[in-house]
Amino acid sequence: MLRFFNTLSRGVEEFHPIEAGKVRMYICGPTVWNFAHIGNFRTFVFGDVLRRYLKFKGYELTHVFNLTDVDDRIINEAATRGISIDEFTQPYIQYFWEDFDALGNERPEVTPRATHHIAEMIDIISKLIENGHAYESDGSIYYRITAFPEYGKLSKISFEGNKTGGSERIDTDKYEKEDARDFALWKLVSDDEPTGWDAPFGRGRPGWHIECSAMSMKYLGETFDLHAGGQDLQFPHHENEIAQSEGATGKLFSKYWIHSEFLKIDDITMSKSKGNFFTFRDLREQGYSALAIRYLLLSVPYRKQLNFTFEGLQAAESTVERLRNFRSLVKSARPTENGLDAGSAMQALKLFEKAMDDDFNTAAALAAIHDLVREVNTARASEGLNEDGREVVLDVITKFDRVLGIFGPEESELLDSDIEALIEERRQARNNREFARSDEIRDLLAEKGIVLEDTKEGVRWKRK
RNA sequence: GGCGGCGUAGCCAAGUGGUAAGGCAGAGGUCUGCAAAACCUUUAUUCAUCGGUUCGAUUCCGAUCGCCGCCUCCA
Repeated sequence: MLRFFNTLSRGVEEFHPIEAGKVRMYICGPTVWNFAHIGNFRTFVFGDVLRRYLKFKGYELTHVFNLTDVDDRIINEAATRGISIDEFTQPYIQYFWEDFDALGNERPEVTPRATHHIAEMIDIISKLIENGHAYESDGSIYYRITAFPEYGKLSKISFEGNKTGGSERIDTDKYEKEDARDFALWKLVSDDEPTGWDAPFGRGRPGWHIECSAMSMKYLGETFDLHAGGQDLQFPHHENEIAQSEGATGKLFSKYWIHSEFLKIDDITMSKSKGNFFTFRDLREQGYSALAIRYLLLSVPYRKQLNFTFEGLQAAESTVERLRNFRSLVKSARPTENGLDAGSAMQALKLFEKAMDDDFNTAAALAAIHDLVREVNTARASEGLNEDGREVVLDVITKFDRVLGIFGPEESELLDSDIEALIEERRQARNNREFARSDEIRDLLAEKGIVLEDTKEGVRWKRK
């Protein structure tokens, strides 16, 4: 039984989708104004594992993952460069999907862009104006928070208490808002500004939060099962999404809310505004593998902050290599009569599922995999694996990886014929104890990126 | 000021009221013509500190110290 922490209730709950066997889920995607950094990708990789695990559990899934391709930064940058916002965001959208794919993420069913859903946003805003949840002021439209008594139910932020601290930046004189907490749904734009859309209530551009209400409800319905995103979005973004959506429909917006914690670097939150970030590309250029990056991001459960270090990334690199070796070694293992049977693998799969069922405990799930690896390796060195055992181990690895995606693609089973010939020639040279020739061939292959390993069961090779 | 989280071996990290998973690194070993690789074994009487509850606490309660986050654009 899958259980996880629901931000709405601040407790771990059993997961029961609204419609049995089907899950409708929305995850907030990136704002495409720059390269996404690995902090962003922590959330997206977790979202991918969430997606894959729901499928693993047998749910039929509709997963919507949006791209925010309009906001102040984008508008300003595009204006500075004298290009349209589409021209500005287009390359970043492409880079984003390249990185997203390279990290082994599955593409969600629906990946809508905000600028393609302006009409839907205008619809919701019109409804909110009609039913008194929104009002016009100075040409812009604002959400009326006093009209939504449940405001704050997600973030549990109390507006009764005195909010001194940093909140004085809400400049109540600057906007003609009824209440300092009210937020913009539609911002008035003058005719000479390049980015704007016509609406019944005037030319303008959408506020930040309305896009997610529009895109989620369009593809998932007014009420859906699960909404996820980075924990920083909890307030105000998700709180406002609830206010807008439930204010417009009068129905529950999302039944469950999941928030993933931040990634830190040297114990400080990694963020664009702080300038202390690495993009996926930065790390790839330094020679780290996508698999290791993915492993590192999953090695800490999603609700705990993850402190990024290169030491940790290097450790992940070693671990992933061990896992890949393991799969390859099991594949090439010759079954034995009295070898290890399928029991260990079945047990490992159970433990894996138990860990994932427990609020997506990826750390514990990985431990289940490592336990199996050691057990099977030990058996391999002595009594071996029997036919059934070997098959089930391979099958279980495939199941693990359907969820986590950390084993990566398999080494090609087929060698180029000339490489194959060289390996055979070296084998014969070694049999004849012509070690000079055999070493020569080994070096030759090494130059081509083929690493040979002499094992009990013959020559094993892999690409470097 | 309000709200929330965290502190487990050199590093990352799971976990439970009944006596510490797993990974990396280190050390030892197996295998090998050599090597590389691979694989195995091993590494916390102890879970920030101090009290309390309990037969028993790392796990519950309180206090203290330290770190982080949100309340403001950010995954």
